[in-house]
Amino acid sequence: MAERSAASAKPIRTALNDDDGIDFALIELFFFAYRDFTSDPDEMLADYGFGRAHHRILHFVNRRPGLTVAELLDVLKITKQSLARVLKQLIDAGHVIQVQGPRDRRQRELYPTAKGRTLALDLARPQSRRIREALREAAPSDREAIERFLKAMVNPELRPQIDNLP
Amino acid sequence: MAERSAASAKPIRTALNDDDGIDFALIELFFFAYRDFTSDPDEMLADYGFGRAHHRILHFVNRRPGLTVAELLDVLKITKQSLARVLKQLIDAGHVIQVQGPRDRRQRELYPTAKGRTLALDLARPQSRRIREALREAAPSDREAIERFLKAMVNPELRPQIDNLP
DNA sequence: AATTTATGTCAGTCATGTTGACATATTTTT
DNA sequence: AAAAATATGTCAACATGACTGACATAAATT
Repeated sequence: MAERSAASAKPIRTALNDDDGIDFALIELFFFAYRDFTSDPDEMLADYGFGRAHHRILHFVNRRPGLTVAELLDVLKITKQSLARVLKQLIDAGHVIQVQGPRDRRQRELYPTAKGRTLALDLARPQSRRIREALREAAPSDREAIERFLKAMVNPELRPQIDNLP
Repeated sequence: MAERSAASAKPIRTALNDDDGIDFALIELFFFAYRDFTSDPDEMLADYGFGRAHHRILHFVNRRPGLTVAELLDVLKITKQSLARVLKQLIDAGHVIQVQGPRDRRQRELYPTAKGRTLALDLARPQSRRIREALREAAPSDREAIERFLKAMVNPELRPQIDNLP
């Protein structure tokens, strides 16, 4: 008999499970947890006409005021054209301002305004609350284990980036 | 003096940090960890002309073979129009096939083909390896704490969905 | 003076999501 | 049997946030 066409290939009726040597439990938990983790700020941002991209910029500008465009690109791992549009909207809306670099005048240092600081805090609050509640019955050692795990999930060469934050 | 225009508002030079009552450490760890967690399959998918959306469908079809379109929509929380395009590509490429529901003939049960099963496993392997390595020095109790934490991060009403998986 | 660097900008494309409207087949209800 | 509800599919238009490639400008470095 000739090879079956793709369309008529037989359906596989058995489910993939952890016996296949893959940690599906944690893969799925990570997916669902992250989805809901981002859902609170996503809803708030919609009221401003902003998206997740604005949130990320606003977050890091607040966490590292004065960082340059190049540094921000490095943290976010996106292209400058991609950053430009979203950053411009944040500047026009008065959440972020650019200041010419004092040493190197080609650089543009990015700072939050009072308005941008407030929004960043508003967006972070529900995420922090979700984390706090998720840790409510956890021991301090549990929190440490979770931090170690999350950090170990990051590519080794990018871990210095994390340590650069306050 | 009149109120400043948005463009000339003063830059805030102090960094947001954990003293502000927000758990920035875990917020950022979660962001970076998830970004890198998805990067391995993202690169592989590019070779097929597929994206993250294809991955999610393929994953759940392999984890719950025979699930219906409606069930898949419920898991993914996207619209049917959004699902349709991506699902069609997976069907045309021979990774997924539809079978008319035996009880209710309006339903379309979704199954992976051998090809789809292989791809799902290939995509899951680097993610599982990353998790395994991140847990290498963790105690079994640490893993339990991490699982509890991730599950607690999911909206309570959606947790049954997780328990539905093998 | 020439080159490199940091940033900005224009133009086009792609992937993935959205809403709204409508079509079809099948099942359930009346 | 007829009507209503349900599961799915499909068409069209649109938004967001990524991408590539090309080019412009100002400032710093060589």
